[in-house]
Amino acid sequence: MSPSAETRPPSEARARLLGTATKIFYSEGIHSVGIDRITAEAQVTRATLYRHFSGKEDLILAYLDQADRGIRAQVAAAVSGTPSAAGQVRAVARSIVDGIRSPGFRGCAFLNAVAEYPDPEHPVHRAVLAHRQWFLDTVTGLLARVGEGRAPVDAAGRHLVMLRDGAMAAGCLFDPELISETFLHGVEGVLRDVSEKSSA
Amino acid sequence: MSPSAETRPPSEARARLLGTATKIFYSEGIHSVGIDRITAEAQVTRATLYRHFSGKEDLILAYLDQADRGIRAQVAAAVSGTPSAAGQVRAVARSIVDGIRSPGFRGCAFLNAVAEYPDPEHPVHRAVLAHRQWFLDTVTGLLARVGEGRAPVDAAGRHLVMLRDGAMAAGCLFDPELISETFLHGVEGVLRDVSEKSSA
DNA sequence: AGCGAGGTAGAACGTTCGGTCTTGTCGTGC
DNA sequence: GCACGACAAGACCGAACGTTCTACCTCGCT
Repeated sequence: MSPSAETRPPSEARARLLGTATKIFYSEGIHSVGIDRITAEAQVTRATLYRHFSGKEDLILAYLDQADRGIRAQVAAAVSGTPSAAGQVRAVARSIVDGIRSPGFRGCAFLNAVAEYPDPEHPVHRAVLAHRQWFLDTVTGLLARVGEGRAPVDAAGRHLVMLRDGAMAAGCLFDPELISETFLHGVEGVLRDVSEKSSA
Repeated sequence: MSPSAETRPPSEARARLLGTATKIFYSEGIHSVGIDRITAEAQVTRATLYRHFSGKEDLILAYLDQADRGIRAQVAAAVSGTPSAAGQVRAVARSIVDGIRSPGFRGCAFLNAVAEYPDPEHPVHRAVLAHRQWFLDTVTGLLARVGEGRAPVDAAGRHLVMLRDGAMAAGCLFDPELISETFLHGVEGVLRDVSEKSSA
C-alpha cells in the first residue's frame, strides 16, 4: 500500500520535504511545479530529495498517501465522536464543509490530481480511484446503519458522494458559504430518503 | 469575450490546430502536453501555430471558448426542443448524461482546466468562472419557470449545479451508467423540491 | 579512532519546454 | 506577371525540466 515502501525511514528533512510538497502540490497543482521549487522551499538539496524518494512520482504518491491518511483520520474522528448513525453522517458532512470553509481550500486533492493524470493505468490515477472507492464504501456503510434494512443504500451512497464531489469542486470557485449550505441541505435530503424508504 | 480576437481569421490549418488542441487538451490535460505534440498531430508547423495564436495560452483559451460555445449550443438545443419548463430541465440533464455515457468522456473540460490553473487571476481560471456563472444563471432561470413564483430557486439552481459537477467529476472515475442514474434521480429530486415549495 | 548514514553544496547530464527566426514554395487576387 | 499571404521545414534560443554525480561535512555508534 505504502507508495514509498522502498525509500528511507522518516527524518526531519523528509518530513519537511513531504510537508512542502503537500502544500505546493495542493495549492498550485502538480505538473506546473518543479523539483527545484520544492527542494528550495523545503530548504533541502536535490540529492536529499532523491535519497528519500525515488523520483517526483514517488513524492506525488507520498503526498496523496498523506492526504488519504488525513481524510481517513478525519472521518474516523467524526464517526467515533457521534453515537447515532445519522449523526455520524452529519458529522462527516460537517467535517467536509469545515474544509470547504477553511482559508486555503483549493478543492479535493484527489480530484485535482486525477485531472492531471487521466491515464487510468498511471499510479497516481490508481491512487485516486482507491481513495474514492474507500470513501464510497465508508459512506455507504454509514448510510446502511441509518436506514437499517434493505433500503437502496447503494444509490444513496452514490448520491452523497456526488454531492460531495460537486461541493468540493465548486467550493473554491464559488462562495464557500453558499456551497456549504447547499451541500448540507442535500445531505439532509439523502438522510431523509434513506430513512423514509427503509420505514416504508 | 473572444480570446483570440486579435488573431487571424479562420482557415483550414487553424481549424485543424484548434481541433487537435481540443482533442488532446481534453483527453490528456493541458500542462502535460507541449506545443510540439499539437503541431505534429495537426500536421502543422510551429510557425503556423504562432501565426494564428499568440502563444500556448491563447490556444488554451480558444479551446475553452470552443467548449463553451459547444455547451451553450447543446443547452439551447435541449431547451428549444421542449415546451414545458420541467421538460427543459430534464432535456438539459439528459444532454449531460449523454456526454457522460459517450466513449471519450473525460469529465468537465472546465473543471479539469481549473484544476491546472488555481490562480484566480489567470485568464484560464477566469474563463472557467465565466462559463460556470453562465451555466448557473441559465439553470436557475429554467428552474424559476418550473416553480413559477417566489420559490427558493437560487438554492435549487446551486443544488442542480452541484449534482452536475459531481456527476461530471465522477463520470470518468466510476461506472458512467450508475453515475448517470444517480444524477437523473437527483435532478428529479430538485424538480420536486421546486414544484412543491412553489405550490405551498 | 574510525566508520557509515544522512546531510549540504553545487556542477552537470540530456531532454523538453515555449517561442523566434530564416528560407523556400505554393496559390490567389490584383 | 507579379506581389503577397498562407504554409512547410527546420535551425535556433534561453530556460526549465527530472535526474545523477562528486565532494565535503558531521553526527552517532562501536
